[in-house]
Amino acid sequence: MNLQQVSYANELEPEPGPRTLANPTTPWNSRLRELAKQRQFSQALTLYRHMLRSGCFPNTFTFPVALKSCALLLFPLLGSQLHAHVLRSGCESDPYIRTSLISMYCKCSLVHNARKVFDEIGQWRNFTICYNALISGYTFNSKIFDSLVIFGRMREAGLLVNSVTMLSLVSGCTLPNHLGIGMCLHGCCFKFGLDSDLSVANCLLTMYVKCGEVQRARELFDEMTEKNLITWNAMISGYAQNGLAGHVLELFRDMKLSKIRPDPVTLLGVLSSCANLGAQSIGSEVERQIEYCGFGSNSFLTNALINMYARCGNLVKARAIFDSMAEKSVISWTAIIGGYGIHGHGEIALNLFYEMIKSGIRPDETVFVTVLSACSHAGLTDEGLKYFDAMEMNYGLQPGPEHYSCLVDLLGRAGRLKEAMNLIKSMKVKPDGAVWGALLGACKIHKNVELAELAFERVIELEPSNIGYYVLLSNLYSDAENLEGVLRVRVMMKERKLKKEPGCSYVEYKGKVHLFFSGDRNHSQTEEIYRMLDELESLVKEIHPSSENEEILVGTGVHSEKLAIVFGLLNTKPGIDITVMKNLRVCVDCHLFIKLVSKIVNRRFVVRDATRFHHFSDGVCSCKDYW
DNA sequence: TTAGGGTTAG
Repeated sequence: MNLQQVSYANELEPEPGPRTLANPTTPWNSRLRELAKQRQFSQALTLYRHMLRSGCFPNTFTFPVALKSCALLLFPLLGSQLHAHVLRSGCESDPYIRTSLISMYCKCSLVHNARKVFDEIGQWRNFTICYNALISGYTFNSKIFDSLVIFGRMREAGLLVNSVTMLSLVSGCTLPNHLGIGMCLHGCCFKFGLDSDLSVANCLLTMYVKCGEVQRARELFDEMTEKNLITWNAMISGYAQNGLAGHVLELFRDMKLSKIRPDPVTLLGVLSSCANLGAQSIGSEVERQIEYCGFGSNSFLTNALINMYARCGNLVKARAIFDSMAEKSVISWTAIIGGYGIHGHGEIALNLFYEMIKSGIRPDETVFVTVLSACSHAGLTDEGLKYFDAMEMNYGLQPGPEHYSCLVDLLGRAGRLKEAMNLIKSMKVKPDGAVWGALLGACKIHKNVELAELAFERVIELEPSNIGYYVLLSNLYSDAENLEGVLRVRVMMKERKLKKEPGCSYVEYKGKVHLFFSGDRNHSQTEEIYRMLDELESLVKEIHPSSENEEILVGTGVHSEKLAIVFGLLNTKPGIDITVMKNLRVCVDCHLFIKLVSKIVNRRFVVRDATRFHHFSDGVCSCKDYW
């Protein structure tokens, strides 16, 4: 219970007052409804208090608004008092008030009280709205099975099932293991003829997205003859949350063609995809659209813009937007700290964290993940350990597996494998795939086959289809010239039907994306590119004889990042930075190649891979942790 | 009683 609620509760204690005929209820009720419509719920409750004090008696039109205000402000104590007022007023037999009471108790997580109200309904229980309120309440409290039981009773009683019933049920299927229930409910919607109801169809679409079935969601989306803004948003954010950024941009284009105007929710999904793809030109277009539509003050969008610019390599712009924000939330700080972190500016990231604390913002678990990863990218091992300890000691935050995986990564990269292993053993929470994966990555860097085998065994128990770990171990065996090991991993991959996602690199040039795969010969400048690459490779080999046995599982083709780098060299003037995006991680071989080329041709390269930015110039890379 | 949302390593 919060302080505000205590003050309300105390002030409500002696009410309701004596009923006077001189003070009619209707004008009070109209004002109450108006406030609720404007979502000014605390003001509505204040008005309710004044109403009682002035001797006006609440009626069946008063309680639903007051109860809804308590539900949305999470004031259970006040809600219980209102329940008492309802009983005193003799309105308890009104099914709408019963419904409001059930909903209020459920929103305040007092499901038992809600159930009591429901069970006491007696002669009034044959109302669909009461069943709907309880079903929705169970769903709200993640009790999908209880919802289904009530739904069953409702069917037995022969009550009318309407779209709200289905919305309340379907919205409870939010996890992949709910897919079966979700599909049955889809069948029910069809049976009751409710699947053509737009809100139900939108809810089903969201259910498929949340259960990880994006393809099914898309099929439903395509089948829908009527679509509204919510339909488009559900599909766009569904793709965005599942990392299908390319699909998001495609769908956004279709949406514009269908003349539906985007709202802030749409633009958020689009911006997060621009951030993932490094599509700065589309991101800037969205920024102009935000201004044009008057969404400039939406802090969700501003935070997304900071993230987008930082991830597209434009830290200056990201910082300018951050600095211009009047109110910076912990999320704004996380976005900018993370931005500096992925660019390898660990010290700036830590200074920003310090500034955040100074400005009175309480850090949360997420900001610590970005701080620890910033330390990791910048090779600031001891600082990272310090912040990890501070998390619990100074701020009372329990580290989760995501913090441990950062720390294992940090220690592992510094070669402190034993400490990393001991840290995992000391964990209070169960280590997840990322924790063992970080250890496996560290073993690869420091060529520790024995520990790698242990980490691999654990990690594939937890994430059997994550191809990256198989490649990592296979490459480690290959480094150690353990061909039997390489073969064993290959057989495992074949048995489990795992195929590596093809690596690709791309460059945005003159408004067009130039995409390259490994060994690609489809680009119009292929001849020139390969000729120049040959020349560069001979120059590089003169300075540094590089190893060629990386990524053996991919084959021996020319890596995509090399093609993209050379494309940039051929098409841009000296003095201009060449920016390349890669979907996976840059391999060691290419990392070295680009480093040396930057010295030979005296150019600066910026490469963004799956985890961070690499800034190459004069034979050096900005990241301190690349092996 | 009712569907869509920002920050997170590898």
